[in-house]
Amino acid sequence: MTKLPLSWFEGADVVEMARTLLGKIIVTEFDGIRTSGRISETEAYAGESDRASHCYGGRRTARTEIMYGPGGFAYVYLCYGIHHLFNVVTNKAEMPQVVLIRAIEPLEGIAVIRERLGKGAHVPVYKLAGGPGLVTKALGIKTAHTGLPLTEPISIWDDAYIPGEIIVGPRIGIDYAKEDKDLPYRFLYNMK
DNA sequence: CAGTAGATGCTCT
DNA sequence: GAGCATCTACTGT
Repeated sequence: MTKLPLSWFEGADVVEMARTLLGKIIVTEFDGIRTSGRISETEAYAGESDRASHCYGGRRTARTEIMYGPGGFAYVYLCYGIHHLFNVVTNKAEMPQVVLIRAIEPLEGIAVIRERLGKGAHVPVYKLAGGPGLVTKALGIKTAHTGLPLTEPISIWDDAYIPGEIIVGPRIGIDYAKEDKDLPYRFLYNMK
């Protein structure tokens, strides 16, 4: 396994980045507690021209500023007042594209993850973190971590894992995005 | 199983 | 003040 260097995240095609991040591993280590999971679902948010993006039309605000920096940083925001959603900033500075991590398959620290999620042993591992709000809860990621480089305490690792069949489809929960709502920017594979 | 209501707080208008 | 890149619990089959 190798930790992806910050330069890796400067790839210019965010849709391809979303596809490529499938199967990679997110590791967090907070207060000496290490948890990790394999990315099983992602979505691409393609910048100022994308009606589903927080920076659509050039909305450059305190919240979205991190997206305008170089790739390799965390963009974490609060959704519905409850859920912390974790995004990977990609591309070079001034190109505000991100990949939302929608699901992981927990690998390390599963006991801790079960405790954080309040889910007992009867829930299979691959069903523990099957949504973007659950990903952050499982890994301990919060909005306070927005702006951190993906080196520590949050990092992303590559290994030899190759997902099976990749399913492509429209993004979830963005009906407000009108003509961009059906773009095939969501990627996932079946876990078993 | 499917469908829906309610929680909850930050961001931008 | 409105609107969310969601999740759970609870209803009814």
